[in-house]
Amino acid sequence: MQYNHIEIEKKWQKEWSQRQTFKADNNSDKPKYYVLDMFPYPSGAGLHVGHPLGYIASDIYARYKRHKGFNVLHPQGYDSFGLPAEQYAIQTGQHPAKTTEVNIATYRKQLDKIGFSFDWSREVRTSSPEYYKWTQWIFIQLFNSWYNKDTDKAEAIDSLIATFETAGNTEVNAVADEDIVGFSAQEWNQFSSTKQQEILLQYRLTFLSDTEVNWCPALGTVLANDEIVNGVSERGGHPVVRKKMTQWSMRISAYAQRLLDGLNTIDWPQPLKDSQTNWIGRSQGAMVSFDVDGYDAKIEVFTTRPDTIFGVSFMTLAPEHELVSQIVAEDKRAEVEAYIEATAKRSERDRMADVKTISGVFTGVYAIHPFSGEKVQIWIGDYVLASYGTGAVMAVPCGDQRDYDFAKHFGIEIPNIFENVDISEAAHADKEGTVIANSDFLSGLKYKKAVKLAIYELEKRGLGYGKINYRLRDAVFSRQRYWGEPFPVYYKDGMPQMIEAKHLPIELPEVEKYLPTEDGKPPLGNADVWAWDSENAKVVSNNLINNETIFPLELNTMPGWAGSSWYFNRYMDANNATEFASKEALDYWKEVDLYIGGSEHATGHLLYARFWQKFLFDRGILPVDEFAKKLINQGMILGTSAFVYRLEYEPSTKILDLERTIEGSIQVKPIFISKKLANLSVEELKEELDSNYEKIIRKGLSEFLTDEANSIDISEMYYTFRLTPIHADVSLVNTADELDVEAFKNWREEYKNAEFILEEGVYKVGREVEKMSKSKYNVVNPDQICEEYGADSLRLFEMFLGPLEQAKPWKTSGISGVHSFLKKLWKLYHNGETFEVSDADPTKEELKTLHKTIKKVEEDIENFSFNTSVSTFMIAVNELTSQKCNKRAILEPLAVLVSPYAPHIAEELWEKLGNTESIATAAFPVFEASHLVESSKEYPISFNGKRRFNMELSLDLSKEEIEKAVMSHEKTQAQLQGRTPKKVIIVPGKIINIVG
RNA sequence: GCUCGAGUGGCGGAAUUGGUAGACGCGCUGGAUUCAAAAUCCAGUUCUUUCGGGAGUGUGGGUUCGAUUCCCACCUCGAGUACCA
Repeated sequence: MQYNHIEIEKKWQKEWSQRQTFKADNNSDKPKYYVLDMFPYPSGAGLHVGHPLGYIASDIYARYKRHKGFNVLHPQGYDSFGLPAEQYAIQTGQHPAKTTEVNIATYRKQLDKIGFSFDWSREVRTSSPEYYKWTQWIFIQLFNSWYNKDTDKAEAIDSLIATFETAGNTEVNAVADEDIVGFSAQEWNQFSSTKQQEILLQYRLTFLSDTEVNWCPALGTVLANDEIVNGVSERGGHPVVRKKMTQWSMRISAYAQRLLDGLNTIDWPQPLKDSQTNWIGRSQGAMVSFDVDGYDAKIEVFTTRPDTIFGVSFMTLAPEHELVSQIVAEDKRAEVEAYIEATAKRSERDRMADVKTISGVFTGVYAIHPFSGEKVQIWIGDYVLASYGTGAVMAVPCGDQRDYDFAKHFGIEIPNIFENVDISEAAHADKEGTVIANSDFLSGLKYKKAVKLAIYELEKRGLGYGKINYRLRDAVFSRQRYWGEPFPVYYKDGMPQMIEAKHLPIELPEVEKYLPTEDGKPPLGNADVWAWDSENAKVVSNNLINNETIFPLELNTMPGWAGSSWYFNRYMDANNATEFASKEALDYWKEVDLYIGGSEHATGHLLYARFWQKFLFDRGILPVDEFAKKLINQGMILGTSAFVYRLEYEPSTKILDLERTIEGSIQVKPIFISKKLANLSVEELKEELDSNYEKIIRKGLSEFLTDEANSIDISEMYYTFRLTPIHADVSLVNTADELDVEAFKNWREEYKNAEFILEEGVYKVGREVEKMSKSKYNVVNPDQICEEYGADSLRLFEMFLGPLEQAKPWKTSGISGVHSFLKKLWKLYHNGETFEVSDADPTKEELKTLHKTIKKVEEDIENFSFNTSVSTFMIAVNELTSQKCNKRAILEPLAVLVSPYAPHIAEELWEKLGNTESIATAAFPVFEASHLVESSKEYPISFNGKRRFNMELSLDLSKEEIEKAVMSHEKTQAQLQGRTPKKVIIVPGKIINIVG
C-alpha cells in the first residue's frame, strides 16, 4: 500500500473537524497551556509558504503539550480591520466587509489544508460587531479612568471626582496633561458642567487634545510613530507632515515605567526587549529652570547631566518653542522670524535626513545661570526637538557633541569643566572616570556624586528638581478611516460623551464613499445615519440632530492596534455575549503561555497590548498584568527569485538609416541569454558570441525586415549591448533552474516573440535570495506544496529549513528529502502492500534507537529546536529500516513522537495500529535511560588536540588501563615517531589526548 | 553614529556544560534496477596530497592538554534605532 498523502490528509482534516478533536475546555483537571499565534490580517493575496512557519511551530508545541497531558488552548482568528480592504473599497466601491469575508474564506481554506490543531469554535474577527463591541467597551473603561501616581495604578474616574469635590486638585498626584491649573473643592463645585468635563478630560486615560500629529496627505489619515518608517508612511511610502488636529490619545506614558519593569518578568527575546526599552527611552536627570534676563519668563530644560551645569555657555530653544516669539531682542526680530519660517518649511524628514548642516540664530536675549548668575546667550536651533523634554536645552559644549558643533560653528565660548581632558577637537561625553573641574561646589567630584549634589542644590535653592523623562509619547488613537472600530462617543456642547455600555456595539454606518468628505472630514462624515438619539438610545439620521437629545457621533475610527491589543483575552471565552470574557475563564487561562509571531510588532502591537493588559489588570478586569509569559519571534522565510537576462542594445546608425528607408521603427524582439553566458563579462561575452553574434542580434529583429535589411552590416550593434536582469515567475522554473521557455513566452504579452540563447540546450535562470513578494514573482503557494507533497511534508520541511528564529531561504527542491522520509516511515509499518506490525519483543538495538529518539525529540521540542528533531526522525527511521524493525512496541511510540510534526500520517498509522481514539490524546512516550547504557566507547585518540584515529575501548577500564592500551597501539607509535609524550589526558567516556 | 545579532562544504544547516567539526537533508558524481523515464536502492562527495598524511569553522592574536564554542582587536553581512539633551 502506497503512502497516499492526499487521501490521508483529506480524511483526517475532515475527522478532526467533525469530532472537534481540538476543542479546548474551560473546565479541566489537567493543567492548562495556552499557545497563541499572532493572528493574521487576511490580505487578498492569500498565504505564501512564509506565513505558516510560526503557525506550524506553535501547532507542534500545542500538540506536544496535549501528548504531555495538558489542557491546551490553541485558537486562531483574524485581525480584519485594516487599510488594504479600505483602499480596495475606494478603488472598486466594494464594501470592505465583503472583501474581508472573501479573504477570510480563502485564508481558512488554506490554513485547513495544513492540518492545524486550532480550536475554531473560538475564532475572533476584530471587524465583527460582536467582537468590537468589547473593543468599544474597553475604550469606555479607559475614558472612565485616571492614573493615580500615589497608588501607581489606574483608578475609576469617580474617585478623582470625589477628591475634587472635597479637596480640589492640589493634592492629586496624577499622570495628566501638563498645563493643569490648580483649583479648590469650592471652585470645582462652582465650575459649570462643561468646565468640569474639560478638566476631567485632562486626567482621563484616553482624552481629546489638539496634538501635533503625523498627517499623511496621500492616505488622508494620521499615522502613529510606529507606522512611519524613515519619515514616510510604512504603507505606500507616502510623505508625512506635522499637523495640529483634535484627536483621541491614549495616556500610555502613564505606564512607561511599568512597561519597562514588566520586561524583567517575561521570557521574551532580548532584541525585542531591547527595542521596547529603547522605544520607551527612560532617561534620568533633572529639570532646571533658567531666568531670562530682562523678561518675566523662565526657560525650563531637562538634562541628564546636571553635573555639567557649570559648563553651560548658551541655551538653545527649538524653533517651535512657545517662548521664541516673546524673548527676542528688537534688532534680532527679523532674523529670528526668518529663521523660524525657514525651519517650519522643512519637513521633519528633511530635518532628520540632514543632520550635518548646523543652523541657528541668536535671539539677542540672555538667560541667567542659576548657580553662577552669569549671562548666557539664548539661541534658536533646529537640532533641538520640540517634542522631547521641554523643547529647550542647556548647552554644555564641552560635554555634548551637538552643543560642541553648534558652539564651534557660531563661535560661542566652550568652557572646559573636566580635569585633564582635551576638548580642542571634540566634546568629552564620557562619564565614568572623569573628574569635574571649574565648577564651584561640584569641582573635584566624579559623575555620580556630582549629579546627586547638583540635584540636591537645585532642589534646595528651588531652581529645579530630579526627574525621569521618557521618550515614549502618548499614542494618538484617532484615524480618519472608514474600516475601523467606531468610537462609542457623541458630542454635546463640544464635549465628548460616552454611550452607555449596554447600548454597544455602535456599528459602522453605511457610506456612499469611503474617502474623506470634500470639507476634509473623515469618511464617516459621508454617513447619513450617524447621530445619537440619547433618549431612545439608538443611532438615527443626521437630519434629526438638535443638540438637545440627538447629537452628532464621532467621525474618527480607532487605529489598527485597538482590536489586536486584547484579542488573546477574548479567545478565553470567545462567544460570551454578555461579558468581555467570564471571570472564571479569565482566571482559568490567565495568560498566554507561548506566543509566536514576527518581530516587526516589537514597538507597535506588543507594546500597546501590554499597556491595555496592565490597564485592565489595574481595573480588576484581568487577573495578570502581562499577557504573554513567553514569546518567540519566528524568522522570515525568504524567497529564491529567478532571473532571466535580457539583452538590450542601442540601434546602430545603420539600423536608424534603415528605419528611415522603410518608414517605421524596426521592431526588436526581446532576447534572453542563459545564466552562464550572462555571467560572463562584456568582453568574454563578445568573445563567446563572436562567431554568431550577428545571428543573435538578427534574431531580435522583427520578421518584417526586408531582404535589404537582412543584408546590412549590423556589427556596430555588437558593441552597444547590455544585460538587464528581470524577475521571472518562479513557477516557470523547475528545480534544476531551467526555464520553461514556452510558458515564459505566454506569461507576458511582451515576451510572446522572445528569443532565447541557451546553454547546453536549456535556458538556465539566475537565482537570488530576497524577501518573498508578489512583485518579485518569487512567491510559493502552500496549496501547491500540499497538493504535490502533502501538508505533513510541508510542515516537516518548514521546520527542517533551519532554526525557528532565523531568517532562511525557501528552496522547493529540498522538500523531496522530507517527503521520502515520510515514505520510508510509512514503509516501516508495511510489508509490501499490506499493513503489518509484529508483536514480538524488540531487540536491544531497536529499543536503543527508540529511546535515543524520544530523548532527543523531547529536548528539541522543549528548546524550540524543531529543525534538529526532524533530522532525529530521519536517523531513527534510517536505523529502524536497516534493523528491519516492524515491532509494535517500537512503531507505536514512534507514531506518537512524529505526530506533532506530521499529524496526518501519524493519525493514519495510529488507526491502523488498532487505536480508536485520536492520536492527539495519546501520552508522549517515556524515555528510559537504561536502554542507552553502553559497555564500550569508540574513543577518539587525539594528538595535541587533533583527532588522528579512533579506538574501541571498554568503559570499565581505569585511566591507567586506557593509557596502556592507547600507548601500545601501533598508530600511536607512528604518530609519536619515537618521541615520548609529555602528558596524556584521559577523560573517561569522552576523549583521550596525547600531548608531545 | 549607537544598540543588538550573525559569519562553518556548492546550498540549508548540525555540533545543548570547551572534548571525534561538517549530523540530517538538498545538490552533484558513479553504479544497480528499467526498453526508457519516474520512483527506488547502493557507493562517494570540506579542501589538499607524493595516498604516509597535511590543512581547515570571516581575519589576527590570546587562554587551555584541547576552542566553531571563552577573551581581545579587526573585517564583512543582517536587524533595530537615530539630533532623546
